[in-house]
Amino acid sequence: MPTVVTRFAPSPTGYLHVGGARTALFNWLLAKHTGGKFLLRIEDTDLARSTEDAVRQLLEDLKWLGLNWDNAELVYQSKRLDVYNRIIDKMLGEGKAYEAWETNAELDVLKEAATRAKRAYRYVKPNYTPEQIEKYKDEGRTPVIRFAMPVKEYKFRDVALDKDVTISPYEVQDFVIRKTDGMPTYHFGVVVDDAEMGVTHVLRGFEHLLNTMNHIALQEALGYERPIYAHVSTMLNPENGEKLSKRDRDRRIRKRVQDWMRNNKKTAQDLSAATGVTADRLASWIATDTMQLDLTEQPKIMAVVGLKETDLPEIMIHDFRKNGYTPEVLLNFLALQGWSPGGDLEQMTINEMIEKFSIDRLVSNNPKFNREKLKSFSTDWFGKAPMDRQLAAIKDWLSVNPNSMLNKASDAELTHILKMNAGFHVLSELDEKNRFFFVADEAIEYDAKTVDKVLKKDDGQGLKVLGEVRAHLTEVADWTAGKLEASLEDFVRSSGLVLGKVAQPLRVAVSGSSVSPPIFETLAFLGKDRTLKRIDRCLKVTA
RNA sequence: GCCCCCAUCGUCUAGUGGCCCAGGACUAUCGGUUCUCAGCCGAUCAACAGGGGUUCGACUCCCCUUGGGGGUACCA
Repeated sequence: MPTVVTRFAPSPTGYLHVGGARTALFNWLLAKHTGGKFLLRIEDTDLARSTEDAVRQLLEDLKWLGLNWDNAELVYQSKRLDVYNRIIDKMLGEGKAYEAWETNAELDVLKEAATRAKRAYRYVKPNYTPEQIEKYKDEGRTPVIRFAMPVKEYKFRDVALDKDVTISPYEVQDFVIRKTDGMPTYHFGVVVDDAEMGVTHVLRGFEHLLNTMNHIALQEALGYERPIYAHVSTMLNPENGEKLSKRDRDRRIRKRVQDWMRNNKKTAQDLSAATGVTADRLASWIATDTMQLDLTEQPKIMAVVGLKETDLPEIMIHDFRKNGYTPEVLLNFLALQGWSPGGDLEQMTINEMIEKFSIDRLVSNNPKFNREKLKSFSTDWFGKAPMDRQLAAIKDWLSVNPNSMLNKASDAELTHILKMNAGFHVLSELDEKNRFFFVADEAIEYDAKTVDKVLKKDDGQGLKVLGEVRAHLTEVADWTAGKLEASLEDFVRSSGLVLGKVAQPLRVAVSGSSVSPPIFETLAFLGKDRTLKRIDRCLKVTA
């Protein structure tokens, strides 16, 4: 049996999308499972959208996921124009392709006419007279090259769907293979490059199902072998049942903005004043579902309406990384979106996934992306992962979250944080819950509601306890979690209180809020001096 | 409009004609553990879209209806 060769062929438009990552994963798993090769090719034929920066971001995400590719030299389609042109010239000579002179505007008119007549539009090759062609040239037109696609029924076996897919001759049309800017179209580049790279299996998104007809027609015309095709399901947004899209993040913000305006009787002008984004731009953004703000505008608006980064749905792999997921968790979860190993097995290591993967267990249903379950996988994973792996994970997280207070922590402190917060879901949660350790003692902000509830209620019962326990704590010589626990239990016994009545005032005093890691560990981590300092300041500030 | 694909608990899925009055996971609900938030432990709720066939027997095979998704570019 020949070696399996798969590939991932994204077009570089920025950070990697989850959908793309899943496609890459399936191709990678198939290659690993069979001992084959997984190749990476950059489809940068859309000059308007492809940038070097986008390629950089794409590779960064792929590397972060650990989906390493086997071709030492990356294949860029934009660098292979001579290859494509040689083949196109030959096709032209053999009458398998031809020049077409219509402008986009002219084609649009034809399409509209077809729509009005309730017919499907289909390109028909015009019979240009020599005079017409002369005229077009004089106008400065450049022709596209179209493939003269033989009119017949096309059929291929889809191994994911496990059925034959066909199109009738009626749907065949001469599609463009070279654009006026001289670049090949997607269809042409894919077919030529897959053949030249020896790709044996094409696993790609379902939206390519009909494209495959064009591709097999081209393969026949060019004498290429046909690879095995598998089209995988589309991951859906659980909120609207549509394809997961970058726009979903804007939608979440937009909804919040609308609520904010309604509840606070605010207008786009108010928001403009608060953010510096022009009112016109905001107004049209609020009114249109499809419009997207740019990455500098988003945070400003989110700050005003009270949204955090972690409130937005993650769409790009980079979003998941920034919110504190690990590649292991993400890959495991992604594999289950459109594939199942069978039986009750869900949580797997990468190696288990490689071992179990097979095309015929691909699921054809379109899954709705369930972030709750992903989060639960993450919790479980951190509960089992070795500490050195967790430490590496949090350091990676900090590298993409330079503003986090936890950047001040040493490796030993990070390890300590990881341990005393056992049971956390994702790394970003650690930042929220532990940042107070790294804030200056005199900068702790006390949440008013919490102070009322824990310290001032019942005639300042909490404050009274805080004063007493402070005195008790000065006596503790060996400031460790164990000794603190013993000492505080001692205090609880002698004062006739329950631990909660002591722990909560302490917690508020040192953290400013009613949430922190376990109290003994928290105090131990903080150290005696800083603990007492914070208690004193709390007594003073809140009294 | 036309073409294609899909259809089991709210969600992801197991199930390849009798093993299924349908199993697991997430969520939800209830209880337990606990110094907070989590977590953890135990229990409970919850599905074969509808209608026709085929068969001794259909969640499983076929057809129709309905519902959902996708495609219909000089974007990939």
